[in-house]
Amino acid sequence: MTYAAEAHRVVFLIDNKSFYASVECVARHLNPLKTPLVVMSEQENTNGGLILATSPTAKKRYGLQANVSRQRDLPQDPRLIVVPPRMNLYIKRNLAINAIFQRFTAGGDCWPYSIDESVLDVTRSWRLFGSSPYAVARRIQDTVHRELGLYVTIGIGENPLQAKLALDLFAKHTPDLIGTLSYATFAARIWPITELDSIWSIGARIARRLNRLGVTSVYDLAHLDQAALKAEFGVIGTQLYALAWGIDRTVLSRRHRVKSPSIGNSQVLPRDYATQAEIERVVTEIGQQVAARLRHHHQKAGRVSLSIGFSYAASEEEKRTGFSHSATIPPTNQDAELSAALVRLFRSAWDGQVVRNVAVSTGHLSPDCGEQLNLLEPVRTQLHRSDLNRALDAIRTRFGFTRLVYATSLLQGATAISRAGLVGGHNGGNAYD
DNA sequence: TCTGGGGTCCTAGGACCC
DNA sequence: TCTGGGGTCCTAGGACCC
Repeated sequence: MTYAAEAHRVVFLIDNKSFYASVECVARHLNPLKTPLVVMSEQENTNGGLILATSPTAKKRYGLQANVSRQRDLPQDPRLIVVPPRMNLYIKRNLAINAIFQRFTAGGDCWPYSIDESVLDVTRSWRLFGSSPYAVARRIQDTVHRELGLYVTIGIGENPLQAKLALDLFAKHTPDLIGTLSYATFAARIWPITELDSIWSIGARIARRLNRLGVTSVYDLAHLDQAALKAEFGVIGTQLYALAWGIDRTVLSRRHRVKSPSIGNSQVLPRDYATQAEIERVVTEIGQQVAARLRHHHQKAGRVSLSIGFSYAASEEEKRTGFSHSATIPPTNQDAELSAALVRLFRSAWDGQVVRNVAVSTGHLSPDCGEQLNLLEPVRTQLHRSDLNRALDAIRTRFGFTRLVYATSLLQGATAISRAGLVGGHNGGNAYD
């Protein structure tokens, strides 16, 4: 194996240390590294509280590991600060952080990966800001800390994969919060790793299958017969092989096109739902929510999918945990059309099982430019429907979602009103400081 | 891991076409 | 209709990420 053909770029993968918890500390004029604080979401369906973030001190002082996710696992200690999430504030801070990153990169070289991670390709720009990539990383850390009070962790690599592994495996565990990987150091630092699922893109399932093939370390993976890997995993096998050798030919400025974009919403219900009317009420409400999001993004969906999760009792009885069905539809972003398609899907597959989880997803998206009329309804009816949805959006944008709701949302089992202020299922909080 | 939520990509089998 | 072959699209399910 030779790396002669590989591009040697300078890539940073930057993540915010305990992001939500740190933002909350700063908002309270507390030191994010020295304050024991957790962010806990307490919704009706979180079964007593879901921990979204834990500050480093809270982890250390109370021995909380990353997988502590429930309120019941928290120690009873008044010194531990427990606060509700403010998702809108975190989104705002994320935008501010990325605005800082933009200053250090050329156009198209900064790519937000999630609410608290971004990838920066500084190959073309790092020399403007310091004597070495490491020095530039320090400078970015200082800038973010000075301007926002937050601490960022940085993985440095010669491609995005190396930067990601450097971040996950090294940067998070060093005092300077910076980790580095290169083609030259990759084998020495990565091959000894035996916890395969600690490596990005390898989950518990793939780790187990690799174990069955006799792979106990990344070294083994790198030296497994490529054909065998391909036979076992298909293209994932090829990917795993590249992973084991630290190869990733992604170039950030060449924007990759998402193959199958989708827009959807889901919810775990606050209790078991047994009656058809109640379940369909929620299916309809989520359909309306997704339709509104499609309109907001100026998209129409040509495909809609409904996933239903049974209650645990029903799952055991059925020997399956639920079902998922989809249908191709004439492209739409109208409440009534989307909801009707979802209810049809539901009725075609539901057989009386008690339900706990409802998920709606839409795909085959196309730009919403103009109205495609169908031949089956009067033109006037179709135009009215579209006007109605537009008016609905305008009123809600101006006065808030709950100022105008469908009457069915007032019936038993409906969840739209109680979830109106949520962002990603958690409290949006106040967007203003 | 007895229910958080929003995404993307891959696979396998079946339908259908020429 | 006792076995053609190559290709595309559809669908449900699985896996992974933050």
